[in-house]
Amino acid sequence: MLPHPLANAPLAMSELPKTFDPKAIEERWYAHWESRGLFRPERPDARPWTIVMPPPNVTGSLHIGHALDITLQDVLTRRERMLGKDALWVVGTDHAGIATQMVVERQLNERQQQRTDFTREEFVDKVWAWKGESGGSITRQLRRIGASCDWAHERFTMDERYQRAVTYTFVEMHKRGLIYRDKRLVNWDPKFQTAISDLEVETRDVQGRFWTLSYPLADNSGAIQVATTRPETMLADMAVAVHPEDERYRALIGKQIKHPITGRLIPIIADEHADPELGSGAVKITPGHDFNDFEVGKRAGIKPADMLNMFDARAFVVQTQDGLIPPKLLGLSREDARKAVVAKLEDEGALIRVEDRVVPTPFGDRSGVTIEPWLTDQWYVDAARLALPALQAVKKGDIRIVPETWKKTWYNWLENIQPWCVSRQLWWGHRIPAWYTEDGQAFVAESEEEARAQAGGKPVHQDEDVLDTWFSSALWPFATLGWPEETDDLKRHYPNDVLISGFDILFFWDARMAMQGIEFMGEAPWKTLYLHGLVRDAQGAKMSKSKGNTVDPLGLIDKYGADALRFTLAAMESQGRDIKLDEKRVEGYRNFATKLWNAARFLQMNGVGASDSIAAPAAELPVNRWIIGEVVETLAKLNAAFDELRYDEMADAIYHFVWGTFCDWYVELVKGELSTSPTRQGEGGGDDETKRVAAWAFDQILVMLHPLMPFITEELWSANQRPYELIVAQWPEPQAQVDPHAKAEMTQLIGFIEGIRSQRLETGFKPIDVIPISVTSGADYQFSVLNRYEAIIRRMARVRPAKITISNTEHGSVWSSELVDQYELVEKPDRTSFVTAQFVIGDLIVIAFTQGFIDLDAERDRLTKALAVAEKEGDALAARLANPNFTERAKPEAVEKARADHEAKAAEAERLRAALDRLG
RNA sequence: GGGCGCGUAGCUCAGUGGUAGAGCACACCCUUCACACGGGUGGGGUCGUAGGUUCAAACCCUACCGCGCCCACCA
Repeated sequence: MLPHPLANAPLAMSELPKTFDPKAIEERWYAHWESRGLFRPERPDARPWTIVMPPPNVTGSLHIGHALDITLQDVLTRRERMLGKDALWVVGTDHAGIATQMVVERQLNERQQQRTDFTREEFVDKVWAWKGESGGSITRQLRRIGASCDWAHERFTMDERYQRAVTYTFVEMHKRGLIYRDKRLVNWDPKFQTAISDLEVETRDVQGRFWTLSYPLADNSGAIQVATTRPETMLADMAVAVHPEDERYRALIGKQIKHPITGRLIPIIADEHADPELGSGAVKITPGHDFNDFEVGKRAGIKPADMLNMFDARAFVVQTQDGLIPPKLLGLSREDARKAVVAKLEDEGALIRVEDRVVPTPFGDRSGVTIEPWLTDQWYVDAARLALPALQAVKKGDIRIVPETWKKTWYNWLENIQPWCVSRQLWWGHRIPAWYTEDGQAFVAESEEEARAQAGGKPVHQDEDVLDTWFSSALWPFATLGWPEETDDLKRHYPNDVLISGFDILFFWDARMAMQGIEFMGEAPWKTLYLHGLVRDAQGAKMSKSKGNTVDPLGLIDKYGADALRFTLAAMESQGRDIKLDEKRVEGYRNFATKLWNAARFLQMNGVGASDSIAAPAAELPVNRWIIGEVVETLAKLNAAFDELRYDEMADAIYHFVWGTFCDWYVELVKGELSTSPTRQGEGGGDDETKRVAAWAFDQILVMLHPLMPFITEELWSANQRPYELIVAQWPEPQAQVDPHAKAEMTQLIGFIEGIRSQRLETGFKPIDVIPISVTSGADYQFSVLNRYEAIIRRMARVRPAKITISNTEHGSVWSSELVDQYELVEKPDRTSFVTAQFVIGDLIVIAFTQGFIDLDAERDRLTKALAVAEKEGDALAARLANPNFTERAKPEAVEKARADHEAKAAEAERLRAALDRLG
């Protein structure tokens, strides 16, 4: 479908400034696109295409990782839009529970205030106020890199409508038995004083110690040694475990220990958790403060409600239920308690040994403090039940994961998934829709009225907790489309086509989206899941604020332009690898943008305007037929790269076409055609055709490059009168093919020019001189190519045809040159008096006339080296062809190619030998 | 302990069965009328090591060495 024309678009043809200034155009074009609704033009009949942006933290700011993520998404979105689809890119922000609450609390702290100085409502109001103040900065920054998302339908995970979806989800999952309340150990963050999920815990190795303690038997018949890395938790010990098979302790099972500090009587129990190989083989059991011990305790028949707890929410020591902790230890921090306990044990002679040991220690990923296993009531999602369909979706191919290596990780995590703790003891977030009666009975409902009704009219109060942020963002692919209502958008745009995210949120977000999406929508949220790596600094180190090695994408945009940054990120995005960002690359692609800019200027100066057709224009001249074919090939590469989500190949294809083919060769080759000299004009047709083709080819470049470099391409597009903006132009469909004859002709011409350039430089000719040459071998068609492009060859290779003339002197015959208009086959000169340079270029032997400065030895040397190379390659091929195993077993194409290559090499060697021969 | 990945030109990385590539950097030359953020030319790699499979291996297999990441309760 054709894009809609814009009657009042300010797109008059204008002369391009001499230098390209990204700053001058980026803001202007973004505002233009956005204000005219071009990010999502009305296309009711078009095929839908959908992607959702991972919602950034509403109070966050754009970092280089976002820049990568956004670029990759925008590249796809822009192309799909150009393909005529109803391309929807959902944008919005995340309330980001802990992160946002942290920011606001920190601000309060700066003013000597605390969250708890306020009521919950007051505090939440403050967060909303902060969101209002700073929430726009991330979205402004998204605009700076050119994200063409649908701002008209921007979402926020705490929007009223979104909140309803979250509440509905929770209630519905509870009904389906997918959510339940349970008392068990959670990962407790003593800094934020909230539970967190397994995923939010980072285990790091810490240099710690290993204490061996002596626990006396209650009957004074001896003692048993236990070892621990956390001596302070002994205050809540409830047992000592030994392995049931361990002969050393078999007799002790069932006996009692008199705990050295609390005097608590605890049993020696048998449990396979105790590893006879480790330490003494006996281990102290603290069910309330250790995940293993919790399980051991349960196996020993201790109910979670009866497990001793010795910490408060800040992880300071409090009295256990049995009141046996000595008062002196109460109120101590974990660290102080450890010191006090160890000192006390030492005093009592109960400390046997202390060793250094590396201890894997859990830390909160945001708070950075040590996580404390703590016994609390929390809400859990039965993730295992949700995981199975998500696992299947990938196995069956409903979801295609790119790159594929992540499939295993996906399976592995989902197969071993643990219950997901979704309640958080925070104020900022989606309040859990559960109400309690006075006796603690819970009622889950969408409103207080409903809950009260369920409770038989008894007074109820709502759960104080909020939900894990990821619980709500898991609904993003459908809740943003109006779900749970059956909206048109939902019907059209779910499932989404593709999701692009960093692999760092594969479990946090992607997997949970898949689980929730399948549970509530009946099918996976996206057809393709593309995972990209992290952006690292030029040394490969992870970027972090504390290291100070972060690269500010906005700074790079200021310096080099958004297009250059986008192109860099795309070019460096090869599947499955992290990106080491080097500013030099950005600079290089800024140069590329400038190159394009100047090509446009050149065309403009030569009267090449806009093309009026999407299909390639009819062309007679081989150079034009050739460039059309090159566009066709580039487009094919580009389309293939898009299909395979190979961003590096997209960038590579367009970069080399623009610079290496279009600018370096096509523009140079047609300079003569485009010039307005009367002789050329007189030949009729050529000028107009070349202008048409040049205009068309350049337009194709602008279209093909637009997804990667939207700003400069739109600006250059608008340099000519256009019926619509480039952003809504049609993706190329040249309706043309590669012309093999034109391609062969241009390949020959280019090869000849390169051959001359290279060898004349090696031989020592001055770059400026136009050298007379004669050609002494070659086929007729090659001469016709040389003659057809004589003017071009003269301009680009700085040689011109000459004829050998022979004059006899008393010292023998001497060769000299006489300028002629046409190349023609000349007789091979006699060796005796040959003093000119010889260039062997493929089939051709070219004699370059000099004023006698040729250093014969150097020339002999040069040709000998070239001969050695040709012979070596020829011999290698000959050896292979002589091997019957190769000719019989290899693929016929391979044999054929080897044969042809061998012939060419042998012929080249032959010519070099002849040339050498003439040097004597 | 399990899983994944990486080791190719000075640097950053493509290539994944048929004679080693790109960008940057480097060297030399060029004030050629689009562009010095440019043009031209060139040097540079026994593709981590050792075996194996194959007519043929940087590419497939095995082991090893080095590096990185993820998951996992070893007190």
